[in-house]
Amino acid sequence: MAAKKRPVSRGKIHVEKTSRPAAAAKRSLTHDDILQASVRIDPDLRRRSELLWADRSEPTRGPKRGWTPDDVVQAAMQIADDNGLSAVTMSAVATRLGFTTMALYRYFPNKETLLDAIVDAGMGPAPKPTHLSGHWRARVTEWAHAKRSMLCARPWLAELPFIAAPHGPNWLSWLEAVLEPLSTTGLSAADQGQMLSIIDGYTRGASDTAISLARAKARGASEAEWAAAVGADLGRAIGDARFPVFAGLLAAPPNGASRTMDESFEFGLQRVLDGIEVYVTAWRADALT
Amino acid sequence: MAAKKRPVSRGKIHVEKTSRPAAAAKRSLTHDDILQASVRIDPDLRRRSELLWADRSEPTRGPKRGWTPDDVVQAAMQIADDNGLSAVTMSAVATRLGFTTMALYRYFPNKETLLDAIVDAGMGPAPKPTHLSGHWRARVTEWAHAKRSMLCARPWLAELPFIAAPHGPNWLSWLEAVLEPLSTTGLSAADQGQMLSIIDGYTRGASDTAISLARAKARGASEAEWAAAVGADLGRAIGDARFPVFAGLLAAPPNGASRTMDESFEFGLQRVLDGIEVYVTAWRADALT
DNA sequence: TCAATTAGTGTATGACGTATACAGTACGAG
DNA sequence: CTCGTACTGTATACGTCATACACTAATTGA
Repeated sequence: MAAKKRPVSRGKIHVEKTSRPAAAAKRSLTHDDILQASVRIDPDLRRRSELLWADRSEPTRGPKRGWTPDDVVQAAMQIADDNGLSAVTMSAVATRLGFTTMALYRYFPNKETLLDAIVDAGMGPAPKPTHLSGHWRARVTEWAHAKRSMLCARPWLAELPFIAAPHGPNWLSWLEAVLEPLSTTGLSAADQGQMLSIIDGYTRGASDTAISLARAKARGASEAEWAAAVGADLGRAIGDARFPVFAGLLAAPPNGASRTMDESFEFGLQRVLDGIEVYVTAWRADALT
Repeated sequence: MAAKKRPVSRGKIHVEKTSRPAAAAKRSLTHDDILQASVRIDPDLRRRSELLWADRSEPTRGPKRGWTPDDVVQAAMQIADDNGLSAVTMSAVATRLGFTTMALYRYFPNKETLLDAIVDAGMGPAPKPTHLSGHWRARVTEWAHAKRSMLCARPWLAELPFIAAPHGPNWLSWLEAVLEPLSTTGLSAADQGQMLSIIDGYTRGASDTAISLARAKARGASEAEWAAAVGADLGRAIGDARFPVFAGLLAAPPNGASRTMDESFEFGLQRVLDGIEVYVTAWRADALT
């Protein structure tokens, strides 16, 4: 079938409108189908990805724009930083820019697209490593801490479903930044991907506590207050017969110096890297024989 | 100060109304303050926790209720299962029960509380281990796979910010279930907590891909369609000078048998457990001397 | 110059969460 | 037995929000 190409003017944000399909067709698909029917297939992934990477260069005709798409993103991010993600409404963003709400739709076709953009912008590009040629392990450690700091600096990022977000350039830059040291391990491409997934999985998963604290702080709570709230929450296990082991853990006296939250993260990270190193060593030994 | 105790009738869902404080008071807090002023401190944590664990026993007076709170939760969960989290509106839940929207507010004081309840209910209790007395490592492995399956079975769980959710009984039961084998390692209480955080962090973090697939499938997409969408998304790195290493990875031919998604998770999990085992072994050796 | 194209505005709409007032119901104290 | 009280579900209304549509003004290529 000849795909009818509609001319799309430069800089125009091209939005296909479709009703959300309850279930995709079950017939077998050709490659062409997949490429053409992108919207039908997964509105929450491919379409948003298109929009995130869309060409946002200025059109030539018509009045000059008052702002750039980036201005809009910055304004939205500042609102999120100041008052949390729930404060990011189209009208709040518009007001901050001195705009009518509807003017925003000349920059982003809908709110979801704007949120996707601020997710990527909020992550920022991965920082350049301080030492470019060290041991992979040291560089990965540095990366993991940087990523954690980034997540804590913008706790509202965690309020969005990360899984569902399309991957923007900044996202990719973070991937690139871990893969760079990992590529020096000599592992196969597949195994490098594995290690990436382990490290990133641990980093994001184990940052939750710190993010939760960061969110509480962003609303003005102190660390002590947050700890009290979480402690009381988890403390319900104490005296509950269903959770004997956990209750025992909570009741156990801290022997020796207890770790700070950062130290805990670092400790866990090193255990994870230990495991990876075991594999890398074995792999290299295997490659020699 | 004598805290004025207002009598709260049995079974009544007790809701303190407060305007959201922009910033908590900075003065030093007494323990009493923390306990009394729970709402002011962290509306998103302590208050929701209270409500999640609230006594929902039936009152004695008045007309019989048409449903139990659990019925409401089940209805909401079914809507989420069928049409995703966004389909869970108060009116949709009410309609499903043959109700007026406002009747729901006799069961849950607001939507957030209902969502907290379905998060805990959706997790379900941790499954009983098949072998109660095996090696900790085998049992932890079983647990991690079970948790991953649970997350994939209800992909909408990942659409909610997990960090912000209060910990309900089911949540605690999952904690308990990993801690049980971990407690046989002989590690200190603090280290057991560390290992828990590592394993749970990896499990949740590394399940994202599978969850993303599960979500796509829940909307009727096939695995091939999903892979095409994600592939196209990540594929933007190819040819982009900013991501040479990642592009190289994508371009690398798969040497040997590539792993399935499940195998990848298992592989990573074993690397993580390798790392933990290194530490456990060292610790035990240290304890002997 | 003028027609095409685009920017921002004003207004409207429908979905949604939820406040409030009300009417019917059943327990339990007298 | 009965009546007040504590509860149930309902009807209605409001405010917020995302977004559609129609309009005017600005800019520029033909």
